Amino acid sequence: MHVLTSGKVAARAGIGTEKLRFYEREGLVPAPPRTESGYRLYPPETVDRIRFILRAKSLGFSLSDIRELLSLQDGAGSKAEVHQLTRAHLDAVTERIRDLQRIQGVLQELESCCSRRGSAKTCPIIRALSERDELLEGVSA
Amino acid sequence: MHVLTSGKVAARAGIGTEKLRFYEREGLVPAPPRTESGYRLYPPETVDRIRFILRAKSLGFSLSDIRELLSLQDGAGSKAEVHQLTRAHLDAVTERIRDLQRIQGVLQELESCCSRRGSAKTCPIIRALSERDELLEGVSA
DNA sequence: CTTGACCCCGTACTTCACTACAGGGTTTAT
DNA sequence: ATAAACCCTGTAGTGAAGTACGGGGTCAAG
Repeated sequence: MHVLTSGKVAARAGIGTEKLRFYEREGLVPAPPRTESGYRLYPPETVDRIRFILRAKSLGFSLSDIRELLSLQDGAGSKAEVHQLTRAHLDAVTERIRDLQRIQGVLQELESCCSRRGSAKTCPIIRALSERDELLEGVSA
Repeated sequence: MHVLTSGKVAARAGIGTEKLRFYEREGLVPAPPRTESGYRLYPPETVDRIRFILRAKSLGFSLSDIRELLSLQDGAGSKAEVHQLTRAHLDAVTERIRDLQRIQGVLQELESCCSRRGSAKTCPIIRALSERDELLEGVSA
């Protein structure tokens, strides 16, 4: 009784069966044994594994990061490796925040500039986009 | 002499010809007249138009946002519409920053937790991902 | 014994913004 | 005259993370 069909596993983890199959194809969830007729029969821990995946995803780890994280969880690696992966991701997130803040700053400036209703012929936002070359710098967006 | 072939336009705008053709297909750059033999002959303003696109892109506007912005620039709309588009984008950016900061906070916590080298059997990061349900909340990442 | 709920498979489509061909024609420079 | 450098077209592939679909097999209840 302690094996679950794909539908049960998916329901308990809060995903759909297609996604479950997708994670199997991607090597995130190991392929379970099958019945004679080909039905997958999962051990209940599978649900926890999926929850792990979802939690890591909510922290913005990519599926390939997660694949690594999982293989480390499976005992294949050191804590240092996990730490390193987290660190790298943290750095990426931090950088992304900085980029977005720069963008935010420009947009705020443009917006307030536009609110101060001057009698300009052209909208100041359009004008800035037409002229302000410094807007062109950086940002891997 | 004041018409430019696609290669010239692309070079002056700092993009490749494939990208230029792509922008034409996407309706961001108007289809220019052609020579007998089918070569595109662009008016020089096209270069400015592409620069406009690149600047807007560097602020994180999507191509479809930019299509709108351009049609407003082309005189089709009011300043209010530009303002509204900018405002919406600013809100989206701000929200994205908040999400990333939440993620950043959790990652920092996990990281420092891992640095404080305790004698845990499992890495605290892996443990958190295995257990901490609150990590599952929100974030459209 | 049949209906309905469940499961299987593989393939293809989605979004976004390109990028890369393949297979030609044209123009320019030597 | 010929080769290099340029231009044209259309289609297909990239990556990320799925979603959708078509067509079929299976299992439990009534």
